[in-house]
Amino acid sequence: MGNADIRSLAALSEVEFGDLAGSIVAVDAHNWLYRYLTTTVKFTRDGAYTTSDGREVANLIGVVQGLPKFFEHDITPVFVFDGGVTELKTDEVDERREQRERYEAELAEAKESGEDSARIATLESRTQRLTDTIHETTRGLLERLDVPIIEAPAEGEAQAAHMARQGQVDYVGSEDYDALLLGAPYTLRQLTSKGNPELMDFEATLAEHDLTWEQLVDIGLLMGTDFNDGIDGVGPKTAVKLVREHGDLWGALDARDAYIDGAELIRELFLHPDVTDDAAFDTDIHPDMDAARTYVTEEWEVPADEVARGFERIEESLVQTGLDQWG
DNA sequence: CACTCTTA
DNA sequence: TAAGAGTGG
Repeated sequence: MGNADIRSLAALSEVEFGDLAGSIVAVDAHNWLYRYLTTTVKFTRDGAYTTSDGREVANLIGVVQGLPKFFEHDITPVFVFDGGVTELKTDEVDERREQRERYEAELAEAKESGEDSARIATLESRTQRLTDTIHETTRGLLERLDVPIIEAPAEGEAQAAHMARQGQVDYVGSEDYDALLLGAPYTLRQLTSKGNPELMDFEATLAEHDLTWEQLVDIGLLMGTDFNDGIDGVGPKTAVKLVREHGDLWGALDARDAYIDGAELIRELFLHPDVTDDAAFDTDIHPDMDAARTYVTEEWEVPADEVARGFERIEESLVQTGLDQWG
């Protein structure tokens, strides 16, 4: 399994933040938040970022701390959220993936804590509730900060890639290698890390291996994606070889006498995902800092000192880069 | 997901 | 050399 295998095929290069000034980046909100919830939250004491009625709001701190990175480098983020309703034809695959994710989360918790099934159930329900609040409050904060939000019909990642393909944005911002299979022309990774961002070039990747987009997706399926397990004994090298020798997924599977459940659907998910052309947004950002502060520290009871510096940086960077003229 | 170690 | 398993973040 493993999507990271795609990394070994991807055309990657290091870029400077300075080179990104003035650009627009479509950020997969779910992906971006996940990063904070697995780092920031995980290393702090339990309940530190929880409201009196038990709602986890660590994401608010994450957003406040993460946004300055964009603004200080004159990058406009556009946050793309997953759609709630999935199309009929993708239901089957989505369900399978969700099932797997649930299973994996459960397994991870169990392994980590060594707890019994009752404890696992508690953790699971908490995780479920967490998700709703996180998305709700992230939207709430971004709205007050006037940061563009796009609601994707289905997968946020796919919508972000589509917007990049349409030229609506300059880059997709994601840690996920799926962006490459989705045909995102340029994907930026490590936007939130200390060092320089990493650029993933779609066309260069195809050219480097002399592949079509379809073939790249087929290689992904052979190695395994979020939606399917790969073929046993097939990694990046073998997958490329198989597709090159046999033309496409079907030829490769035939040669290996292998089968991938739902392969047609998964293929379509990457090549023709459910996206919209009507994703409009305004990059002229006029944040209501007071409203944002009130929302975070009063409405959601986040200790003011946790977000003070972040809000300061947002204010300063917006004034400096001229993104904001105050409204 | 990255890094490292083990195995074929 | 390639793939898979394991672990830490």
